[in-house]
Amino acid sequence: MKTMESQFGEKIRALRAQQQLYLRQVAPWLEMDTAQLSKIEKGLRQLKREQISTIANILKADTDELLTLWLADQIYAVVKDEKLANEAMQATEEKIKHKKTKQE
Amino acid sequence: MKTMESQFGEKIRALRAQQQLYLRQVAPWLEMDTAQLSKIEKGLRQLKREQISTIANILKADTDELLTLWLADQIYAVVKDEKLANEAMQATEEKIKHKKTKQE
DNA sequence: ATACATTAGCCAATATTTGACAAGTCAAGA
DNA sequence: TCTTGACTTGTCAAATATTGGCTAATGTAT
Repeated sequence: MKTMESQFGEKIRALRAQQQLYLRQVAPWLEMDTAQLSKIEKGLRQLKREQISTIANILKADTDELLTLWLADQIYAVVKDEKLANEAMQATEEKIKHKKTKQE
Repeated sequence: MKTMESQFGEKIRALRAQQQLYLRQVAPWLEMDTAQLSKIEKGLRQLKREQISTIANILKADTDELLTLWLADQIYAVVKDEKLANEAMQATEEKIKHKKTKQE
């Protein structure tokens, strides 16, 4: 099976180990089974965006930190294998900057 | 209709104007109708990744430049409305850097 | 061998995106 | 005003992609 790396997945696995919890102790709170959570930790599935704060609470972690990693995974899915990844991110940053400027 | 901005779309529209071509003169090369191409230019649809070099040729533009904008649109779709957008891109850049390092 | 944590594989269910078409707006010109 | 042509919008079925739930498998410790 192709195992794609996931910063988010690695982090929640580490946090879960830190809290000494088993998959079966965490999965129910997210309304899924252990197989699914296992896949999320391995980056084979994505946690739903709105479940991030839930898992942050369970694992006593910072929601923003987890959200950042989750977003990074989504971006990575787009740009991995792209030689122009950095240029594209640069262009995106510019766009965000302009958006913010317009809002003011 | 919600009109989402698209750097790629705006660019190809500008290029098409520059070449003085109508939608109906471009769309067939991409095997689509004018309605679809119109939506792509307005960011309501995404051109397929593998069609980028085709349209670059039609519009006598640089494939890499268009690909960069296309990727930027994909990234933007992920991070728009996210207050942690910049942090996430930062994290992604780090990850890419590590990947490259490992390859060497 | 048993127990338990985790993982892999499968496939139906769900969600998202696309393709194709019809109808619409708008502007220029007869 | 009527027509034509460029472009746009809306709709909806079809195609794709993703997820959820289940079962069986793997690995490890007792």
